[in-house]
Amino acid sequence: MNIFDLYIDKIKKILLDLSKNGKLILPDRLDGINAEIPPIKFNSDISTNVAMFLSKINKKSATDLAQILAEVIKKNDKSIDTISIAKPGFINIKFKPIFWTNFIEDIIKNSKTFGVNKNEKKKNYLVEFVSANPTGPLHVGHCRGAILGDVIANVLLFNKNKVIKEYYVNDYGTQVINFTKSVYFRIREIKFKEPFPTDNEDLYPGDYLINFAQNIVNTNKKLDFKSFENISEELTALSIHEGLELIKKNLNSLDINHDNFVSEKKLVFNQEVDKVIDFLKKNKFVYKGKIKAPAGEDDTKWIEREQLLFKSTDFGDDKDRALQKSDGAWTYFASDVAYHKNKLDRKFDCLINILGADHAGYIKRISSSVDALSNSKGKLICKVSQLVKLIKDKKPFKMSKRKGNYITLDDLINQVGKDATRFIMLNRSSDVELDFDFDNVIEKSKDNPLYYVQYCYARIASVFRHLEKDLNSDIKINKYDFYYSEDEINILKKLSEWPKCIDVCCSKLEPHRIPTYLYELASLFHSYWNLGKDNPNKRFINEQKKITDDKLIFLKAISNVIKSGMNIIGVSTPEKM
RNA sequence: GCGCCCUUAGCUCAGUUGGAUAGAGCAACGGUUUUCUAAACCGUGGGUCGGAGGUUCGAAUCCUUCAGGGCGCGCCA
Repeated sequence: MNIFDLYIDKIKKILLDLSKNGKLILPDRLDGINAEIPPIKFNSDISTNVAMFLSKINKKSATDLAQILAEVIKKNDKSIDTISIAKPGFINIKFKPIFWTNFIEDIIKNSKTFGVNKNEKKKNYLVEFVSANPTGPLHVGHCRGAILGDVIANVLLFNKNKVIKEYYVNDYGTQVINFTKSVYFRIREIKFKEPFPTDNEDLYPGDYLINFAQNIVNTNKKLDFKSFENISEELTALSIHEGLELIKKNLNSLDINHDNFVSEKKLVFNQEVDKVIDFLKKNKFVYKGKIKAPAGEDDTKWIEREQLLFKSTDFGDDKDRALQKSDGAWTYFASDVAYHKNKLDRKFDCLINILGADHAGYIKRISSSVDALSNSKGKLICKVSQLVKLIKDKKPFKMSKRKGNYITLDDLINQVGKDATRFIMLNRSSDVELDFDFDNVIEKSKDNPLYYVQYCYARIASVFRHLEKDLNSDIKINKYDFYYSEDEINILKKLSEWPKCIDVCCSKLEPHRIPTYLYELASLFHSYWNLGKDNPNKRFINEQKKITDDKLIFLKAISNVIKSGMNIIGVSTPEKM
């Protein structure tokens, strides 16, 4: 039950009636009418801007109009206690306590679906995220985008959409050749005691390649490792397999599991790239031309040449983009266009790509191609996750791949744990750079919002434990004839905002609103809990070691929402801390 | 030079398709524990929402412009 939608609908119905009787003029669209919880000082439960929204077209002052509308609204609704007008024209509604009793009954009886928007049309989504090169372990930089993508998918799933989580494997191109060569040199190191070359900057120096090499040597006894050329194809496949398995293991430690892995190499070998280029050619989105040296670089070394270009400038990009390299191989962009054609062919309603900040410049290009392939339907949404600034010993920690001093995802999980990593990475809008203070996150202190929320759940679990009741099973109550106090209604009001939180998360693809919401809910709960210190009536367990049904239900409702939210963001809710 | 993101309290940030006197946490100061978990709570101080214009009943939110910070601008992926 979404009480805001409920009241907006009620109000709209009233407006339509009034307009039929000629008492009110309505604009074409009523989208601007909203309902929300007013600031606490107004001492009411729900407020609407409807009078301000309609005042101009009706040539009446907003307060006068509010007065008229307020009377009609109240007359139609038995659950309203008082209704008042506030400048500059808000209508504030205060419910009778029975409204909140009905509310809690509804959310307890429908606990599995509380928060789900039942009026909205459900869609079929593809979320592509991580897609890191399978040439080594994931590091902290990948982590934020990985969690963002996972949770966007989760929240869409929670809201009853269909979602596929997908990983695009870049197993084609020069990087892959360099990677395979690096593995080969590590194999020679093992088999022929030759030192790994240190003077070649194209090679991957990481120690993890020693493991890859050892695994390949151990499981492929029949391979002849003397010559690279003879086994390069096989070795590439084996190396990529090693890389991808390591990444899957990394993701698994974050509780991230993709539904589908798509190989770039396969797209190329199945001629999907050729086909998509033909399609673009037919539709005149491709031509042979020259591109200029990139800005800000020494252009004396730049050799202009005639090459196949995609007209991304038609769609607002700064320049047209190369599809084919001088050796005839496809560029990364070309196969990515084919990949996106492949996505479009699978008939999703919406494609979502999660990208790191360093790839933001790529968005225009790839969305241009999707527009070209789908007649500009704007099906692709790209979300960028901004940089994570690592802080160690109160100083920014600079990672450098070449120096080998980068923090892997494994290090992170081992030190910080999955829950803290997920919660902290999600706690901020993805548009904003994130400070990730190692020492702070490790510390199990009150500074850490994760524990603050978990603690709320643990306190509720503790009450249930004392009463020898099971927090995880449903509670059946015969009569909901409770009367909640203002403190309790305050928390119920917060619970009533949960469906709104989910709606906004889904429509704006901004999952950081969930940790923010849970923190606010936990805060209200902790305040309420502490009231019990001075006032025994505010304690959940009474002197006879019993709990009243209203309090039991109250706790259950809060714990349901906390658990539901924590499930979406993939963070555990321990019952004891 | 161009593109994207950011600029809100000393610090880190929330702020719902434009709404009411702009909110949290940290830091500072003072208080709360014989009672359901003090990983908690209560109180005090702290603001030109980067600057300037504009749009309107109303702007932190939308538009224009300027300044500052970050990321990117390839026949790498």
